[in-house]
Amino acid sequence: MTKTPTKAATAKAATHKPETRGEAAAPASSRATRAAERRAAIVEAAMEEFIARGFAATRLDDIAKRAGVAKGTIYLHFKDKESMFEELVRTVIVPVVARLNALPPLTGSVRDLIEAFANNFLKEVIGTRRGDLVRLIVAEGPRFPSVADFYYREVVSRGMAGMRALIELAIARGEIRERDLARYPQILIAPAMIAVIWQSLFARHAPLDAQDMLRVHLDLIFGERRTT
Amino acid sequence: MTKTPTKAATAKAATHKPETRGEAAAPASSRATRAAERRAAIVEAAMEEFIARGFAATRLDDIAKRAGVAKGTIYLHFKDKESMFEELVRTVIVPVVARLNALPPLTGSVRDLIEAFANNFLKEVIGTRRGDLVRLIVAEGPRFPSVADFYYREVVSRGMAGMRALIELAIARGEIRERDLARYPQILIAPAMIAVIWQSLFARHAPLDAQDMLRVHLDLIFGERRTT
Amino acid sequence: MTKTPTKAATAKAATHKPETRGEAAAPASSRATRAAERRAAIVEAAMEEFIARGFAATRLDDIAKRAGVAKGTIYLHFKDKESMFEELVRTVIVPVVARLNALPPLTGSVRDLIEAFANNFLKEVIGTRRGDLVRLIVAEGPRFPSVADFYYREVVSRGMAGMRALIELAIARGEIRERDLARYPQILIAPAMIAVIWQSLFARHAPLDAQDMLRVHLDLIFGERRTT
Amino acid sequence: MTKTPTKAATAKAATHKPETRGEAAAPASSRATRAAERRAAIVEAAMEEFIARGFAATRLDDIAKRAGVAKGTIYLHFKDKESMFEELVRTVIVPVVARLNALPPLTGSVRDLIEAFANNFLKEVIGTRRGDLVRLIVAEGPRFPSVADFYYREVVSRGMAGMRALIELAIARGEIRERDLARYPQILIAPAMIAVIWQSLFARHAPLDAQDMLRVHLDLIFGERRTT
DNA sequence: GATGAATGAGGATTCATTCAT
DNA sequence: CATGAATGAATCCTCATTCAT
Repeated sequence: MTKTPTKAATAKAATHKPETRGEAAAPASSRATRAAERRAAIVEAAMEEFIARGFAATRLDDIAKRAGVAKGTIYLHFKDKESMFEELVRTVIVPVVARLNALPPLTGSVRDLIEAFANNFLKEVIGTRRGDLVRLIVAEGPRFPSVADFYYREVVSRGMAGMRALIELAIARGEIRERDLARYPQILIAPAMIAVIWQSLFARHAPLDAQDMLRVHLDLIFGERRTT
Repeated sequence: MTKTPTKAATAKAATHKPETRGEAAAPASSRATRAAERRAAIVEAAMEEFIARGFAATRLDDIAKRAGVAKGTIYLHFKDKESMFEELVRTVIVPVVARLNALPPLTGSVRDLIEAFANNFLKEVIGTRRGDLVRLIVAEGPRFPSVADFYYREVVSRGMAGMRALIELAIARGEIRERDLARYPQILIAPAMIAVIWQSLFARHAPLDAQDMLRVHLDLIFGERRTT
Repeated sequence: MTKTPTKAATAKAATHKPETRGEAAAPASSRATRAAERRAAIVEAAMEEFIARGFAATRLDDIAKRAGVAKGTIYLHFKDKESMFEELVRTVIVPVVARLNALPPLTGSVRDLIEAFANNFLKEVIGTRRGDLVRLIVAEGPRFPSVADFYYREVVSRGMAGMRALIELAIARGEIRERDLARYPQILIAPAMIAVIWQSLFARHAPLDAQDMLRVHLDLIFGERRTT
Repeated sequence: MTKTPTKAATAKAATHKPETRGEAAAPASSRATRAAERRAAIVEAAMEEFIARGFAATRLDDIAKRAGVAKGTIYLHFKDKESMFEELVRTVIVPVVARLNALPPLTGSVRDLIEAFANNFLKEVIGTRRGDLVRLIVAEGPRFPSVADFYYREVVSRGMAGMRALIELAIARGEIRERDLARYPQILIAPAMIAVIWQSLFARHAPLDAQDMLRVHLDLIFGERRTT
């Protein structure tokens, strides 16, 4: 009982805060840094909870507990539950976008590039927390147009544009025969998306070898690879 | 829809009981019939609401209002909100299953059959309430394992088995070259699923010509069709 | 579904009802009789439920089920739940009152008479449904002044008056020495009441030999009996 | 009672924390203290309501209103209505138990001691809120076995044991002749219990001079007192 | 008279949000 | 800045009562 034993006493003299060690030693962990850490912890915790329960069924209490902060603290970082959700998606999506933009060099064949991309997707998205986020967006999209908008604008449309460019290049180079494919990059991506959804819904009924499936799909598009 | 449409009309003439189908086409509406109608109205209304808001955010009150019944009436048909959701999915899915089982004749080529199937899917699922239901299942699946189970068992596994059989037949007949495709019927279905999701999330940003996309996809799998 | 298979068909021809055996044989069971039976069944069922759960927690649904009638039927006999409770107590109490009035002959000693009375109370009240009713009245009395009033008027005051008369007689005859006892017949009755309450609350923790206790109490009041 | 009585007063002067008892008698009111006060207010209010209406008919809303807190606050102190009731009885009973344990010295005669006890009971229980609690336990006991258990264990069995010891002592000293009384301390207590119940049910029909009744009862057991 | 489906007011409980400390 | 006690609107569910059959 009787928490808050400080406050009054530290009010003025409290230039130093907990972690403070000596004078200059570890000036790090400034107030701003600690705030950022807290925010990160909240985002992380919120992700977990929203993915596990969906937006409406998630309790701020649980997020706070998981993040190790008090409920009120959340409101220092986010206006309310709704905008927390929206900002959350943004925050988590941004790095993904960054990576998309950082197109790899593109030296060998288009297929090699796409295969590399697929492998990366396999490791980083399918069956991971990030994959669950995709499912979450599918789930909550209709109730959060701004989220769907953002996701479309930042991820989908860019990804599609990139894919389309690659497909066109592959067609030009003769790697892909089906010329109409360029109009529907979705076809190229579809199995990957299905894999994402499959893993969160049906994995336990029927495990899916996503890597092999994606390989087959690429074979279908690029023609079977002559095994080296 | 169709609330108490009779009553006044049957008041006197209805000396005969239930199934009465005499005279015109009007009466019918025995107590049992009315109950069934009510249940149907509730199911219908619940569908709309759950699709629009998700499970947790849907208010029983709104379902009742939309169905034109009192709140309490819902509890005459369903134990609680949760089992209503579960039964609802079952109820709506069953007819779909029935249709899946009613395999079409299969006379011409496999491609023709699949194309017919795709066209049907296009009309009946993509962009319709039924399509939204699929998205709903994707959204709520993790929180309703029984729903995901049911859906997997009744729809996914059966659909996959059927597709696999068709693919194998097509391979045997030489319609499809990629032999590994039989291991992943998901690849065949993926674009259709993507179309379903696309329509509810991104249609307004970028309309998708699902029919054309599916055609391209089939061309990819079966080889381009020599336009008659 | 569709119960009520009779009604219309029996409407006129139904002079005979279930129990009806032969023509004149048992003309009884007229409509009025059946109604009375139903009412009795409801009263009986209500007693059980009210005793087990108290007034507020008892569901009319359960009473109806236990009585084997439809919920609506209850309203043909009672205005509402509240007055059902009140009438119920009256109905059940009346026979008790009748018996109280039917004072036994009074031949031998007053002690013999009271002992006989105690034994009767032991058999008919303590540890029985009737005893539970007493507890029920204690429980609901404050919320049902009319019930408490009725009980006081019909049972308590009469019982007290009767006891007082007996005590005075016993004092006059020299059976009881403590003259002031006539002012507090409650003292004479108290252990019996305690036994009633004890049986429904603590019997399972510590069984009480009510008969022996009452004997000891009478010994206390009348002096120990010279064992014959 | 006593809602936030401080606050304004302590605002500035309260550089020192909690238990502050300086200056006048006012401040104190730390957060923990305030919580305790609130809990006490809820317990107090709940007592009143439960006694007045019984468990099932009592509305949490009314308790909150009477306690001067919001509905939700109750749930910060109690898990639900049921455990509130159970804890409530415990909370209120405990001090009583404490007093029972604090046996008085026992100098003079046993009768004097019991008389003192009776007078205390008269003042503290009969016709008071505490007496009503006894009636409440009788009323709700069957539906709250844990409450009946607790009450039996903490109050009844202890009280009975104490009474039995006194009775045996009185018998040994020759103050009481009826040796069997030791087997049924209930007889000694019965009139007091009856008085408790009488006051809440019939007081307004026929007021009872409980003190006088208890005196007569003790005369019956110990023999008439030779008025000094 | 009987029935039981339908009603909707009422009440327990939850949880996002606020704010004094 | 951080905290978490307090709030009360919102929501699920129950159940006494009605009434068409």
